[in-house]
Amino acid sequence: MALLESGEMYLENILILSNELPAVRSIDVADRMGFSKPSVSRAVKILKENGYINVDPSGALTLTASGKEIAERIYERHNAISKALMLLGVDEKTAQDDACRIEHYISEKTFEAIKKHLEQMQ
Amino acid sequence: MALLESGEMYLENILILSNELPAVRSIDVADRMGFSKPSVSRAVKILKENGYINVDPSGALTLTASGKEIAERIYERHNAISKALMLLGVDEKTAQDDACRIEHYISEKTFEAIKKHLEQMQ
DNA sequence: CATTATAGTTAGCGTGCGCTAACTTTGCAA
DNA sequence: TTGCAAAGTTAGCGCACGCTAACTATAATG
Repeated sequence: MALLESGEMYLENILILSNELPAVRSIDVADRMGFSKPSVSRAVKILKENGYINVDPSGALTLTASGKEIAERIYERHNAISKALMLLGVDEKTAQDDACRIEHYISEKTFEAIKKHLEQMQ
Repeated sequence: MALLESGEMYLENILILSNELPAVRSIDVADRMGFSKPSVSRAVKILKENGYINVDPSGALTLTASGKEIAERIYERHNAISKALMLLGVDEKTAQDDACRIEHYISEKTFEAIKKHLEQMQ
């Protein structure tokens, strides 16, 4: 299963929430992403079926190795893109918003180029 | 009607084709974009209904003022993004491919920042 | 003039992914 | 222990947007 934008977003948000909360439940994801419970319920089911997350009996969501890999990949891209945009003079809010969308569409090569550039800058 | 990525892509490709061909027909769009005739037929109908293009009796597609505005906006973004990526060391093919996707998702502010940066570079 | 190729349309399918309405399940508190 | 709030699920809608199959209309050609 090649994850689409929406799947990547769910994984990324689960990763972020897992750094903020003792346990991440579907409702936490729904609140953070502004989606309805049923939307999250279905996404969770699909992510679980495809081995990206585990759901324990209490409803806590945890990323599997492959889910974590994707979540971190996207999160890393998000940070790199938003930093790069801010270096260009874009305000933080806009940089964050744009990064949220762009993060799903850049190639590995472009990501590496941005990362290299950021390293050179500092 | 806020045009989605697909609508923007159609307009952009009609603009590009209009610089290459004496008249742009649906079939030309289908060939260029790699889509089926029915897909283009429906898109053309929607773009026409929403006032982005005109279709003359012979089937030639022309951009209206608002359609041209969007097409040029996207095309300009495409060029700016691909140039910026190439400046970062990304190869042309990859830069083009990534720009094709990213062009739909950047804000005006980010675009302005990229443009300004490109101007400073040369 | 009849045939065939080309362009375009109509009908309808499939998938992704948001939504609401309405249900079930569960845990806590009166 | 009854009962309510919170969490989650099921059923089903709607839209975007790709597709194929099959049709029509038009233009070119033997």
